[in-house]
Amino acid sequence: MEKKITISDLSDYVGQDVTLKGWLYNKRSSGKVKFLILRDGTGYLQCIVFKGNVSEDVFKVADSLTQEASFEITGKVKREERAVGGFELDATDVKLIGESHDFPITPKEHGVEFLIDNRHLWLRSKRQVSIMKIRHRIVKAIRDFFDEKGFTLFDPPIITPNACEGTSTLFELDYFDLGKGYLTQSGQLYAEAGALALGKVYTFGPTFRAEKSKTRRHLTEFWMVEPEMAFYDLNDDMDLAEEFLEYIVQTILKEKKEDLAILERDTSKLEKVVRPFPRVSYDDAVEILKNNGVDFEWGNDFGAADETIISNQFDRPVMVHRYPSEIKAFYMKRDPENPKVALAVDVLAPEGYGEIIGGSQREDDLNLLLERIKQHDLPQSFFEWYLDLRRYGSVPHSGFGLGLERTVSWICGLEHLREAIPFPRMIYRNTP
RNA sequence: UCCGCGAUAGCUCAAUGGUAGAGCAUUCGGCUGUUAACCGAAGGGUUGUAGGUUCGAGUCCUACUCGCGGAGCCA
Repeated sequence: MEKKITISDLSDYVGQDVTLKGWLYNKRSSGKVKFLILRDGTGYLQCIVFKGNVSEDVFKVADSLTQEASFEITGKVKREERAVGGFELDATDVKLIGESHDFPITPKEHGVEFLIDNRHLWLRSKRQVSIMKIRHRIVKAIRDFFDEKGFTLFDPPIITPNACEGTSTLFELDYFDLGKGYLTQSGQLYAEAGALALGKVYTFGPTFRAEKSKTRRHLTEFWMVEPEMAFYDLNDDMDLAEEFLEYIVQTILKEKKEDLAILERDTSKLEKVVRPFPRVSYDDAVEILKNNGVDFEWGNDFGAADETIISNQFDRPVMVHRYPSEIKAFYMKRDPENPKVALAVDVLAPEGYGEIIGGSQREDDLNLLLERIKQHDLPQSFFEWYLDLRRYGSVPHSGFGLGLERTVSWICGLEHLREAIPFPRMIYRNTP
């Protein structure tokens, strides 16, 4: 295979002749000199084509290149302070690879609707490339974190026979002669089986919600990572969650400076994301709301505006724990010291980004769990395997789920979740 | 499901009820250091759909369609 040189490699090739391949990001022309901005996914490079330095034909090719045309360019690499990225290519040859006529996304501003219609092309823009790179690095940080702590990646099924938590609306499908199947809304119940087999596991995959949520904080298909640990109580769970978030944020701050700069992210807010995070009980949170003039009744769940008020009291993520058990899922363990509340925790991100983590200690007592399933009107037959986990060597265990796109959105400072995933799926959009 | 906002050139937007315009993109011309380059010119429209008011509707009224934001639900 021929050696492939990319823009990110150029510091090794100063003074040498190289051939690069990519797409035309932009072009400026001043009579006998043309400035071609090449992008190749690793960076941006200004290429100079002087009329006197190349043949008539090569100059014509350079002249004919249009936005997003793909081409090959050869020339000498030099350091150049005036150019973006600090390098410049003095071209001697240009070859067209693929034409591009009337590229829809011009260098001026566009509306969100138009951009999302052209998502497949929008992804080529500088901003979207940076978001995708940060998303990738966050995913890697997540995996590194758990892998280094002795967790085993444990893949749950995506097609499930029932609603995991019995609350959300799910996508339904016909499953041969077995009746209805559903796309999973959480791998958690399966992760519990994994934790009792392997000790510490995490699931990482797509999740589906058929809720008709029309907000910037919702997608119908999103990625979630869910660790589940045997012999962890709620406090252990919260300790892990804050160490986890600190690791992700600090890793991105350290390794993705350039991309955060392209996104114009105010990193001073992210630098404060270090342990310990404030921990407030639901009762404390209700007090905060009342002190801020909110007419809030104990027992209700917090709305988006309530969450923002609570998180604005702090400069880092806040962990709200011990919610009324009535508003939480059936599998969450009740607090032995106050059975009205569940051993649950939500982590609210700063700057109004809302809930990024939801977790709990799980109910490990067979009889209490059976009772809870009846109370929630869930079909016990579907949960027999799950109840077996309490019949054969039940142990205290806990876990949580982190929404990947909400995390990407928060760290990148995005306005809308749809930019945090390559091809967003929303209630009124399933294309491109 | 409920509440609010919107739809005009390929894109982003203007246009007191009185000849539908600008910037970008495209095409042509000019410029040997440009940084969303600049300068000059050209092409480009059934103003979301249907109806109504009016001498006259992009503009006012009604219905519908589509989209956006928020609530609820949640990560």
